[in-house]
Amino acid sequence: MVSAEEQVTTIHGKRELLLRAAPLFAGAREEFLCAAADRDTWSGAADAAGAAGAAGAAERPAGLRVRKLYTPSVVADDAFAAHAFRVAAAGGQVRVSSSGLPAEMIVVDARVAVLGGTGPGGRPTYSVLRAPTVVEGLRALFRGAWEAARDLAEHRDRPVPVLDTRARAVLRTLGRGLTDESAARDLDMSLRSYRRRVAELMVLLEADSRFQAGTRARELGLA
Amino acid sequence: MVSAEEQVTTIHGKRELLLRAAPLFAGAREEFLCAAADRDTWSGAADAAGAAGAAGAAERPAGLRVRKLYTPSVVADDAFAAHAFRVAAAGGQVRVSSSGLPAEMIVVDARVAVLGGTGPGGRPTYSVLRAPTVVEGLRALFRGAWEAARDLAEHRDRPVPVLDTRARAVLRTLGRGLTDESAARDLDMSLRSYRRRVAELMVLLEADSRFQAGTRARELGLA
DNA sequence: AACGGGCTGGCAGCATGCTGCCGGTCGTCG
DNA sequence: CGACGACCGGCAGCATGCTGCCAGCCCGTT
Repeated sequence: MVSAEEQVTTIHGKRELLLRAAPLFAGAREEFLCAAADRDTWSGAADAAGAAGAAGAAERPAGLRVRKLYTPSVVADDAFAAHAFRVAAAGGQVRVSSSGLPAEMIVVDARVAVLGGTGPGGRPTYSVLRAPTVVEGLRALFRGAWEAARDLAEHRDRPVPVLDTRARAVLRTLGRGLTDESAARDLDMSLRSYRRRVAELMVLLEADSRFQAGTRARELGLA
Repeated sequence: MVSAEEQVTTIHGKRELLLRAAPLFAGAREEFLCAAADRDTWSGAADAAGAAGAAGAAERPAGLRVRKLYTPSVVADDAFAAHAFRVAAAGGQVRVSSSGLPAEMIVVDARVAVLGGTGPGGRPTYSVLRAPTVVEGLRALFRGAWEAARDLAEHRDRPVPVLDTRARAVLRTLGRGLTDESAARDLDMSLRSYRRRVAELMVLLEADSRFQAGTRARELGLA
């Protein structure tokens, strides 16, 4: 019934992170998870250490599953996108999530986790966590975010379309399950125009059927 | 450049959690976040401490935002559902997430976080985390899961339908944007039967149009 | 005024989706 | 065996969705 005390290592600055945590990353055997929402916190080399870089490819265990999750703003950065595509080319999976990622998170082999963020003074700060409970919890959260995210290639090829007010209105009526006739009346436009709008919408969503348009709309958070 | 060491408190068993962590929960001022995927780990009273229980209503600060996130299996439990609805009635927000939650997680006022899980020997184990970086990261992940989750009331009124193998196959063809004719050929069934399946699916999804069926399917994680 | 571009809405015709009805098959049970 | 129920598939007819064509309107330019 007596609680145990355990150390958490807090690290300030990227240089120190590399010194202290690189061995952790290099030792990845089965799984290397990484999520990042903040370009400035991004641990660069540490991140690369887990993936197969141009140099480290030979050392990368065959069965290692690499999964990286970034926010749209992060992948919008050119240098970053290059890194992401390198990871993907090396067999890692890269996805883009539109919601709720920590500034920086790394989980290695379900044993060690690193959470990073901007500390006081704008200095990158990282915490190394080893408690199984914590690591498992972070893995579960990662899994949830991962499943809701889109593949990087898809994100690049099909950026989320920008919809004007009317398109959104049409989307809403579609989502309400109205017939075209009711919907057109509801939006006070002719049936022909309404259907024109729907057709335009489906082009934007790259959907071949209304069902698919529905899933896409929801998928892109436009519902 | 020298790393700081900080304590993480690891707690075994629910009794001890209550002793050590109850003050943290009771001190919630602005925000009380809770996510749980595991009924057995659930900290019961500790959870309740943050919400306005029948007893604690008076002590609850007015501006406190309470958000609870559970998995479907957790809310399926009657006793648990009762708790959840009590929280909701007291002004807390309760949502149900179908994917990726930690066994137990609590974040109070963006200052303290508790991550719980089943430790060795099946014993509930909790870690209390205070590093700002860690707490912020957990909040961000919580936010992501929260946004993708459904409101408890909606979840109760419209439980996620169970789909057999064939229904899933139909769903897939719909998601691919095929015409009914191609889809039926693809699934090696007659047009009539395919449409029958689609109609059944739409009843299950409570959708009035195929578009709506698409959004629902995606919303429920069935796409 | 004359012109062109962008947007709208009617119409027509076709494609697709929806469903009631019926007959057929199969397996089960009495 | 016969009756029953569950499932399937064809057919027909209607409802809905899709789109090309054209005419009209507004607006800004020439």
